[in-house]
Amino acid sequence: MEKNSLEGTANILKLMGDKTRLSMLGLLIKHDCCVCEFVEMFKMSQPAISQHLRKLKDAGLVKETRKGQWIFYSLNKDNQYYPLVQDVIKYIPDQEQKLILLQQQGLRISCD
Amino acid sequence: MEKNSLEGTANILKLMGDKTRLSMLGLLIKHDCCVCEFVEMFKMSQPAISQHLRKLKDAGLVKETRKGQWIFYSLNKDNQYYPLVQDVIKYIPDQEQKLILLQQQGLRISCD
DNA sequence: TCAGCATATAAGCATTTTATTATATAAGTA
DNA sequence: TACTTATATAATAAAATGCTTATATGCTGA
Repeated sequence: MEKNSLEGTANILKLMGDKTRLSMLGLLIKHDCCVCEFVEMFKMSQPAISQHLRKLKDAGLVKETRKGQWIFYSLNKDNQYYPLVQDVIKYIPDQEQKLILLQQQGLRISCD
Repeated sequence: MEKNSLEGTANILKLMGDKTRLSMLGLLIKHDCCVCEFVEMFKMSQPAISQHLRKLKDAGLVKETRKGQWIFYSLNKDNQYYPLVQDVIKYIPDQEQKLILLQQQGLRISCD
């Protein structure tokens, strides 16, 4: 088991200790998502979503990739805390339902 | 894998997302501890320690047992989030060193 | 019963967190 | 070029957090 520092781990747990961010991670472990999809799924303002993503990015948990006018977020599997994140996500309900719902509404952004 | 609710899990993660409480859990997974031991180990005021323990107790993560004038805290293994806690603690450094140090100072409370 | 130790609780305060609104930037398109 | 859409950032306000100090409670032992 790869050990991380106590303080570093606490910071990651605090980040994950918010239901919006935790759900985001649960989604991203399945599929990349863009900001507007999160806005739709969480029924939350665009700046609020943007700020949650910023925190995840500052911690190195996620990466962003621009695709045209959209910016897609994905999990950063190279982060030292990725195994912890993976492990924790096993304990939450599958978040994919949110994406399926989005698709049914025709609001899923496909990046082709 | 036993799934817990998203919100419940987020709350537990937020609780663990503080380095004092995370370390407490890392200690308690090894040994029961009383309040004055935590005060000594964390070099923190007694009320501050008491308040952290209260949060852990309110969440059902720990239990208390009075032994004479001392109150000993222990992990509540019956809590639905205990498996998550166990799993997360695998990622932090062993906290037992703090207890060994305490013992060397002759400040360990033995409950006989 | 009183004094002392261990612990909890309450109140106050500073800091942090998370949302909102307003505005800026960047890409796509007519 | 100008307009629209997607996103980020800044400023701010409200709420939550975590400490401090002061005080209360509950054992223990003289």
